[in-house]
Amino acid sequence: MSSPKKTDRRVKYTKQAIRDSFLKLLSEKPIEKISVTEICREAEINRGTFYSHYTDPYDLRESLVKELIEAVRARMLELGVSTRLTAAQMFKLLKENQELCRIFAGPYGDKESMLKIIRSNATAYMEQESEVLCGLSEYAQSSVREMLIASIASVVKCWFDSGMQEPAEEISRLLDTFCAYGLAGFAPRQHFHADDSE
Amino acid sequence: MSSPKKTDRRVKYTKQAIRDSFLKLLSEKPIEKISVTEICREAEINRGTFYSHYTDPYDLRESLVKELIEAVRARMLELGVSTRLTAAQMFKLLKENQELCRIFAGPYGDKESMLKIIRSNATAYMEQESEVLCGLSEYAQSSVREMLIASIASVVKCWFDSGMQEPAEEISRLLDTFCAYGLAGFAPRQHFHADDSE
DNA sequence: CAAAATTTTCATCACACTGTTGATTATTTG
DNA sequence: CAAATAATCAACAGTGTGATGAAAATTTTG
Repeated sequence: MSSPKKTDRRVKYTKQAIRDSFLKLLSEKPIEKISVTEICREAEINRGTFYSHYTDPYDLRESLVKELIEAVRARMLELGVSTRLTAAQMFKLLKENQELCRIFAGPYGDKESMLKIIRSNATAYMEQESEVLCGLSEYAQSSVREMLIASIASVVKCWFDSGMQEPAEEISRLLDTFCAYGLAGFAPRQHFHADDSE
Repeated sequence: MSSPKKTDRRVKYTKQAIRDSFLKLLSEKPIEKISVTEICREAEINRGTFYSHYTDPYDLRESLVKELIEAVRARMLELGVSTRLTAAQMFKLLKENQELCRIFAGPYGDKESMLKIIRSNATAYMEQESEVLCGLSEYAQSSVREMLIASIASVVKCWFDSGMQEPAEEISRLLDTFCAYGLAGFAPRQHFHADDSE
């Protein structure tokens, strides 16, 4: 949709160079310390060329996030998970894009981007929940939905931070349990009573 | 602790001017578009003065976040909620600092700062949960803890976004229910079965 | 296949922002 | 009130920014 004809070879090369340079810098320091000049020095292109593609480093990052979202969505369609996406499936899709994910989830990535990526794919994951929530007020519904999304993003961030050692199934079980049953889901076997009084 | 003797009147005035100017700008645009020059023009002080207090706008924001954390913590001690903090109490404390919170939770605030604020006070809130989690692996424990914190931050953000209309008790019930029982906590009365198969 | 048309890349320029330094002015203390 | 201390400011050199029009590469067309 955005660019069905990326004919020009130069553009492809230039964009790749910018991308590589930017990701290298972004793994070293926060985006606010990265100047356009720096990106271009590293990429060995003229600064003007950068500006003909992006307005600033933030715009560039935005575009990479979109790219990642697109990539994940495309894979989803490929795999035919159109209706219901399991957490495990989602994690595997993200893992396929480690390079970008690691940076966006890392110390110099931002949670906002991470959330955008999660949110874009969380819809499918959360479809099942709507029936549970339909009894609540509009406000409560969106609050709960946001808590779910935040929980997903949080688990994913932990996962990336730890180098994605743990198997996707393990992590997705944690997430599913928490989302479905909260802390009670982790209680050994004892029954929790809903007593709120101190 | 940080400054028990803020004797000089000028400093107080200058810092207030910087703070006001910055917050005004931050409610209009993201921090990455805010220059030191701009802050000083608005605050009618010399740029050098800014640099004698902060290194850059990010440092300034950091300092405001710390200030907010301190304020909330101080109020906590005042109220004597040293051991267990209810969600409702926490929300009320945040509401007491609307001015800052609204900006940090708003469109140009960042989730990271919000999380820092929540995290700093979530310890007390979460003390109760540690017994539930102690059976899990280190990794699972921290994952779940992060999900809890993310949920709290998420609810708070929703709350601020909607202008803090809803009473703190309402919101805290949502949060408590979700954290304790997950989505199952919102199911009308029907029993959810832990069937994971599609 | 070559010349025109199109698109991308680059050198240069004027201007804004940065961070520092040392002089100037205000505040506190004895 | 005067000396000591601390904060504020004016000015400077260096760097990054964003725009413009020329040069170069690619694609299109006859």
